[in-house]
Amino acid sequence: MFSKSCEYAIKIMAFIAFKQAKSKELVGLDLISEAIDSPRAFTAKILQQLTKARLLKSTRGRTGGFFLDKSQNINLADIVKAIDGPKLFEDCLLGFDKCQDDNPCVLHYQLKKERNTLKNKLLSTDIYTIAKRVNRQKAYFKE
Amino acid sequence: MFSKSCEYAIKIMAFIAFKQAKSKELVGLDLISEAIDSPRAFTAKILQQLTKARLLKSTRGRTGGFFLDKSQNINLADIVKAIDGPKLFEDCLLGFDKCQDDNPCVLHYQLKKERNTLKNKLLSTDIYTIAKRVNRQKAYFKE
DNA sequence: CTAAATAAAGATATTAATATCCTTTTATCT
DNA sequence: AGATAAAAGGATATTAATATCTTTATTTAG
Ligand code: FES
Ligand code: FES
Repeated sequence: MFSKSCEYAIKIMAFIAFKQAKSKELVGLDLISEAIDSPRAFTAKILQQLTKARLLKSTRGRTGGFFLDKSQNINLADIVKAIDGPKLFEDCLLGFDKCQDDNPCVLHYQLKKERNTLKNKLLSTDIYTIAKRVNRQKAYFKE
Repeated sequence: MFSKSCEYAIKIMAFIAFKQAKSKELVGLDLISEAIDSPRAFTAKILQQLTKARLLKSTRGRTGGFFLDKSQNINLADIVKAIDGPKLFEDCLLGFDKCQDDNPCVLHYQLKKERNTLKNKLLSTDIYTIAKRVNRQKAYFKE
């Protein structure tokens, strides 16, 4: 459903939102990759992508790290689009050039409603909602 | 959502079901790969997988080809499982070892219902239903 | 029986996703 | 100012998915 990168991205955003609900301190790469149990260097790349996509803010330097702009409302669809692109929402399920009501593929009308429901759920779920769920054992720091 | 292989597989099954609704003749690799506009050799591999998974029957030799056992009821979930495995239905969306109600990830309860709806739709849609939709331009033979 | 046509199988090639490594830039601390 | 610690960026490595090529096995037509 989601790429590995996207899975990490969702975990990252959830973890940072979770952390920042408690304190305003910046969250650093090391803490993040340990918390979500992901490879450090690869996680750095995803953090870069999220920052470029303006879903995260960052500051460099000795006390640098990542943080969220609290005034910004971010939902799951934003994250998925930033990392995997819009294909989950827009592309034809069978790989045809365009997904369209006229000239539909054999799955189009079969799954249109289900896809839309999924899309709407992702659009309507913001990161602070999922941050409240941060308690999975073995990841998200046992504290 | 589905792998490229799985996309081809669904097209293959839809096309064969469509063809066999009209005539009982076997359907060959060449006809299939032209019809669904897929690379011939790769399509052959997927046909092999589908045959091994018992979703298709085949006969070799000069008049050989592929065909469906009409007494067998095949749905979309069968095809997806045969090619992509059960991960879409069973795996944790964030890549954790197991998807379980206790020890859920941050997406588990958010998307559980939507995943189930999708799964049930795939389970309840059989290939003859989608075969009726075979008319996408540029693929599935303009005839 | 032989040639032809087909699916099956195995080996290899290419491409994209995942992951690591090394260097550069930026900010802070002493 | 210089050392340190952090993110950013670029280059490379590894792995998995996609795709092709070649050979083998099977069946039928002639
Ligand atoms: S045309 Fe294939 S999903 Fe819409
Ligand atoms: S535990 Fe992650 S989807 Fe169920």
